[in-house]
Amino acid sequence: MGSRIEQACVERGLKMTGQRRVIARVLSEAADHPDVEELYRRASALDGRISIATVYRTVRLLEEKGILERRDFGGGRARYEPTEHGHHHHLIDVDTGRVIEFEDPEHERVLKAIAARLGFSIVSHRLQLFGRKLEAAAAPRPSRRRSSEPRADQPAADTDELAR
Amino acid sequence: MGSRIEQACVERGLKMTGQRRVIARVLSEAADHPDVEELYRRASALDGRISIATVYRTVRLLEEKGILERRDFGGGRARYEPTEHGHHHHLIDVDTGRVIEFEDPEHERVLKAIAARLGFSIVSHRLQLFGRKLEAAAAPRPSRRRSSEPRADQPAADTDELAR
DNA sequence: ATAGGTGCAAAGCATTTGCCGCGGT
DNA sequence: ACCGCGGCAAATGCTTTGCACCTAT
Repeated sequence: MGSRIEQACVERGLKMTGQRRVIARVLSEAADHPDVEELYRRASALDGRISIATVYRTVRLLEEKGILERRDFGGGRARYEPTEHGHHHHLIDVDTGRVIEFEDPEHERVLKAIAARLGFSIVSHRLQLFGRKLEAAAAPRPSRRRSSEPRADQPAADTDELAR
Repeated sequence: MGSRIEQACVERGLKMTGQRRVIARVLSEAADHPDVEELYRRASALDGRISIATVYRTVRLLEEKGILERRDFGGGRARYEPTEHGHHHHLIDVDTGRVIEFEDPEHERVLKAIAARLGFSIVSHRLQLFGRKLEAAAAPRPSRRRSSEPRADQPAADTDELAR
């Protein structure tokens, strides 16, 4: 049977081609937040007959269908993760690029209150913490510059980590 | 005498050329979060002998000097605002692209606690709310696609608004 | 059969940079 | 005079697209 993401595709009536099935599988098995190039690398390893253009197209399609969510952690490349995963946010280790997920219901409440005070209802929101591990000397990493706020270093493509 | 930003430049020993003075002035007078093209437009109106490359270089330099802060509200272009402005965040109206600033000390406390719980200290953070005005029909606006999360529409370059 | 998907290479955008003449200090 | 700056155009890096062929349904 197909991967979790593949099923979501079928449910939405998407035509399931070979490459889509592979990409869907890669996404289903990803526990991190890969960027397009990384997805392409993993998919190619499984099939080889996939072009990066297709990955871009697929990833965009799935995002429009609400199956994927696009993230921007700075570094000028979009990264993706499957939807679901109840609301959570990201803490990016500025020294290693590692991404840690977390959630906090109280926090959500505060946000809703803030928005209400300004006369708005929240459609969505994004919260990213850029932090440094406590009491740990930092070995800085190279940087290329581009995009985003804290001008933090590039996130390493797959050093993500879950901390639900 | 020079604009507020120009003084900050002098304090940091930057060579003050004609174009820098103009850009500094434009920035000092901006109450919104203009992107580079918009800055270029405003600066050109004042002087004409300024190239967009210079705006890019200047804006980057000022950011490195801590005089400016780069923002990414989605839409694939960086936007800038002068530093200072005690810590604040942004609420982007998804229907109009308008940006409203706000701050909330309690919120900051919650964040610090979250980070500590994960064993991190916060280097910086970003919080953006994408919301819709309460009880107001929405007239959606055109979109070009690219970058960032909520895939909200492009922020109009200057419909920002303050709400300290 | 046929609407839609895919590969490839070219196009697009925002942003950066090499080169070289010019202008602050 | 000297070193940094600005203009211009070419180069980048990520992402999208036009076109011709291919394939699920």
